[in-house]
Amino acid sequence: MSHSCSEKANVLYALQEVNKQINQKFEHCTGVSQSRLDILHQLYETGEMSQKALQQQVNIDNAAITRHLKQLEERDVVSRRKNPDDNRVTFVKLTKSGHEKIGAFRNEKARFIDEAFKDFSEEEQLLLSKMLERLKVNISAIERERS
Amino acid sequence: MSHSCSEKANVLYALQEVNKQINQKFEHCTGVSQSRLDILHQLYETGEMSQKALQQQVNIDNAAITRHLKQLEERDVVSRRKNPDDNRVTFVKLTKSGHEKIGAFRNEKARFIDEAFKDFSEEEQLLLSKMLERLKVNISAIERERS
DNA sequence: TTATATTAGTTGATATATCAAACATTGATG
DNA sequence: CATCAATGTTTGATATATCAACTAATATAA
Repeated sequence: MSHSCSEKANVLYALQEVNKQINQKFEHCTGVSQSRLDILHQLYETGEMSQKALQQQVNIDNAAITRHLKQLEERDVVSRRKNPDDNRVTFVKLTKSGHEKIGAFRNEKARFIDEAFKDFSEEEQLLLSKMLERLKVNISAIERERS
Repeated sequence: MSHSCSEKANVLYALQEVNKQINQKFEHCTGVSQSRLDILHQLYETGEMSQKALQQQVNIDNAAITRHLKQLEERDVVSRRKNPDDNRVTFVKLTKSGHEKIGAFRNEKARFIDEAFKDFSEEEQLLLSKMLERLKVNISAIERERS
């Protein structure tokens, strides 16, 4: 955004910009929002799981999960049932037809990702990954100090 | 999120996670949303400018800008006036009191950023910056292909 | 075993981002 | 000059994230 800021600020800004770009463009290509795709992706990987576990993995609000799943259930993409051993928890999984549909999105996302990183070597990917991890750790620390 | 995906996918996921973390934590600390802060930051840097220019810099929707500014005007943080030479465009700037308030946020953000990058050398910052730029370019190319 | 606390999920209120449609103003063209 | 296109802003409809309050079920503890 600004050109008169510190180098660091610009890096952070670039990070946010790339992220926004990813969300916008991928969503535009597939018609599915990132968070919804994350939900579906997680269910695809894990199979049946509790809403709670799903929410923690995907890291969005409880309420948001409930509403996503409600819609996805209406469209027969996921199915839900109570855990017979603990009626507080509800298990979620992809339906058969949901599973098929998601496969297509996953392929599309894989292509998207390949394109995004097409000129990155293995080492570079690793490097980026490690830097992001460090950022994450540093930022977590900030929150702890102030909370 | 998932552990069975490609390395690249995980990097992308990490990027999104860091970004979300930044937004959540910074917003939590200051009580101001990122996009609103971006708007204010831009006005702080640039002084008076048209809504259009502001919108392009900050990269959020026209409608969103209008609504943000409406609120900020009500709270006497910004002031608006028509461009006398072209009544389609409205100029925006920080009010005096707005300018003072924003200064505090900017300091807070600067501290936040310093913490986030505290163990990054100059070279590392540059490296990260360049990688993000490459990602950005690659992703832009994807959209062009499909649109 | 009854009262209390915890946990999982839902719902309502609110905030904000997006798109599309509308509007006003200006510019360009016949 | 009259029309039509382009530009900047606004508004309405919709989507989705968040928080807080609530319900239901379970676990804990007096």
